[in-house]
Amino acid sequence: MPTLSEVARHAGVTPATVSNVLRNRGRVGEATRQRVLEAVDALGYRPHLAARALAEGRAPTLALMVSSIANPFYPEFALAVERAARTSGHFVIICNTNEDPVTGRAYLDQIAGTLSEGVLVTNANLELADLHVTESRGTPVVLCMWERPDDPPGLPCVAVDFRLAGELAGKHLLELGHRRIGAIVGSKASGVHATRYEGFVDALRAAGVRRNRVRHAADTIHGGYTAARALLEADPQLTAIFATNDLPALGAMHAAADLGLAVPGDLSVVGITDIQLARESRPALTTVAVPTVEVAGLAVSLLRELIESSYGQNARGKTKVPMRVSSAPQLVVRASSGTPRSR
Amino acid sequence: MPTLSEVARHAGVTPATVSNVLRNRGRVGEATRQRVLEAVDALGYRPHLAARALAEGRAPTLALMVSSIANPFYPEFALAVERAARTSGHFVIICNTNEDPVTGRAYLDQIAGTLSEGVLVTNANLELADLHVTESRGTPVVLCMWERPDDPPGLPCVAVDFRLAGELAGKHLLELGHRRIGAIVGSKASGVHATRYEGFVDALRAAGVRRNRVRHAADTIHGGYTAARALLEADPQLTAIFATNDLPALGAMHAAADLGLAVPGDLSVVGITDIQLARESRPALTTVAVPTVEVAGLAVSLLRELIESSYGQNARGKTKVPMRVSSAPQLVVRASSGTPRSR
DNA sequence: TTGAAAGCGCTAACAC
DNA sequence: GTGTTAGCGCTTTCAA
Repeated sequence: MPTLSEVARHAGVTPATVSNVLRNRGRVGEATRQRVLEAVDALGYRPHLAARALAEGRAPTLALMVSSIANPFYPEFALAVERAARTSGHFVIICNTNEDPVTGRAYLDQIAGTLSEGVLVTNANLELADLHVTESRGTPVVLCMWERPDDPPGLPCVAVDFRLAGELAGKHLLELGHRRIGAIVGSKASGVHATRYEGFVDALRAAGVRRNRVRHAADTIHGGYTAARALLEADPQLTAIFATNDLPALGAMHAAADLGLAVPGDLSVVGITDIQLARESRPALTTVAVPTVEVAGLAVSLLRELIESSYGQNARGKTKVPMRVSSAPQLVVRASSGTPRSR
Repeated sequence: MPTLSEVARHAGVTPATVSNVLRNRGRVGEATRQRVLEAVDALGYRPHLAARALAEGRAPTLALMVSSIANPFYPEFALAVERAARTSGHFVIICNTNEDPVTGRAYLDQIAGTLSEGVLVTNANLELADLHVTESRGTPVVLCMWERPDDPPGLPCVAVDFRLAGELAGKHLLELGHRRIGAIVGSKASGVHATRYEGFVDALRAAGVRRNRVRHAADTIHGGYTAARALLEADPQLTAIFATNDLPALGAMHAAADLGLAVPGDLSVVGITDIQLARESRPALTTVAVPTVEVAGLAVSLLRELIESSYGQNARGKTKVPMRVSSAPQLVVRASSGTPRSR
């Protein structure tokens, strides 16, 4: 691979000039500019990103921490993040923690600040403490899907009103006339879905519905399947199931199928997120859509701001911890929910 | 972030010694070794990956080119690649080409050789010519899912016998008694699925079945859905549909559902790959499994070898272009295929 | 066993 | 406008 100096020699100028041409810095004569450009593609020169990073004191990538890329939500989100990141010339390194805090920390330790100049975190089972460490070492961190706009995490974040999401799901079911509704709450361990469930319960309570069955489940189709069967076994009179995420909701539909229950005839199902699969399931899933692309955009631009200001003189400005709030989740009614019929 | 020299100063030695300790190179006295190690974690030192890359003349990442991370096969594959890559200390940068050769080339130009020391390519709609260019510039490239073990692409690759996969699918359907079988062939543009279809046709031919309907489709659920409807409309007597990939197969099942056809009672459906969703659909999809994890492992280790030897003195050894062949695809019978019943 | 010195490819002051 | 000079943080001969 040709280097800057080789290009310079070829063009009969110094490396500095080539650098200036390539990044439109400093004044360069039109003639030399041409000569340099010719040399560049005569030699097929491409800048060495690692060298540039070292010289600039910054890195060309952003790290995206995800708990499991096998969960289809994350690829969707990652795609949106990548698109946003490319607009500022950043590459994205996707770091799979596999729900393991140790792996997560290892990634942070190795990448943050040396390969990546910023870190985006989804529900990656990372300890907030670890994130604070990276941040205190100078690498900005943004939490991407904070669930409670009203309860900041102490780190920069993009929040989504997930309580509202749960509430909308609950209201929808109530309006259809459901009263015996089961709930599947995901991600028990980290407790991230608690807020969604709260919103749901609030809706029921407001409608005077007091009792409802709950089951925790892994955030997978299978988890939802198992939970739904348990729910339906405990109370065969259930006419609807609400899940705090789409994957378990999809699992609930499978459970219904296996039990010979028609959806939505015998059982309505509602999820949260609106992943691609929700549109593609049969019947298509009614869900509360989260503005994924918007969140990705907000997260990247917030991270970018933090990065820029971290290089600025006011790096120790230590103002308030910023938070962006996405637009509100929205109910998307599809075919999996309907009026209850007695069985 | 503390640097090597700061650690050195702190430990009362020179940078060279610290480096030696950290990488177990050269002889270092046990006493100093201890002192260095203490200094390292007293200061929370972490090596600067970009600096190291520059000094070593190699990069810490591998690039994985994929056409669309939204297609659930790729995250699964990426996960396996990432796991394999971590064993050699590599990070993985996932490069989404979005089926666009220009984007693909842009990624290659920027990353290959400067951020990544090797490139893994799945069906990313990249021109082979572009790949040859990167390779000729010194960055090893491995094609990950070559479809024809008997017809090498001229680049290092991991091949899977996809002709056999198609054949197995065809045979399975024939053995169940199907004779009127429709086929959905994906990725028309790149023609990558032609081999799979050939295998399928060979199976039919061997059984004396001459005619069969075909439809091309995008490699998505929706693509399969549309194609299946067209197929079924053209020939309502079809008792089975074979798709060259799981996603379109899933789409075919949806089409059946919408047309009021029971799967597998009225229509059997078979795919190829065995992605996670194949197990999770209702009914679960019969498919020919491709050894994804194995392929990822083979690809990464082949790439690693190429990288090592590219740094060796025999870099211009120019022996034969290596190819690895994965173990054979295997039929996985699930619930979407069964004996045809007349309608 | 440890230190000194050069250099990886690039950028950024500053001088000419 | 263009060249000179350091130097980013690390590795790696080669001396001591």
